[in-house]
Amino acid sequence: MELQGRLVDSTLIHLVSDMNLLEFPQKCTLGPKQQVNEAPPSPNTLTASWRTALDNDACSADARTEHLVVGAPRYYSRGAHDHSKSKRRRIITVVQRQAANVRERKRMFSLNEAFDELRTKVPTFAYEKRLSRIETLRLAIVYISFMMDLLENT
DNA sequence: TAGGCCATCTGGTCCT
DNA sequence: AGGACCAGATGGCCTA
Repeated sequence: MELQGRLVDSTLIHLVSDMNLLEFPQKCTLGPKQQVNEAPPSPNTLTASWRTALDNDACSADARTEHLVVGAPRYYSRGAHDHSKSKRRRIITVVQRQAANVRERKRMFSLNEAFDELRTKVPTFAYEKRLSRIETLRLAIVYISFMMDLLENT
């Protein structure tokens, strides 16, 4: 059991190493990392500032888009430059557009939370910089395939 | 400085 | 009608 565990560990190291060399050669043939993950730019910290904004209402969350903040209810029209293509045009107000933006930010935030959770599940070297989203997905695919092979051969 | 990555905005489409 | 999902566009940040 312990032997198998060590075997898996060493194989995993090779797996991660191979992944880094094969899938991301541009990142691993460049010598020592400049940043050694001392303060990895965790998405949680990156998004912490605007997480609070998410919890607030749409107006404060959209404070960045000053050009949209108006008093009178202006309207967005869909396909304003190409009326012929849109079958059904939905006219939305500035307030509705801002609310949609807030929902979209929340949706992307939950997506990134899922990516963060996935990052904790895939094996990486401790000193390695934070995986990007595409790297996380590709490594997860390889990792799952590896584990399935392992199950079949034991 | 170019390229990669990411956050955000936006409009289209689908679904309830 | 409105929310969820998606993809394209854009701009900022970081690294080689």
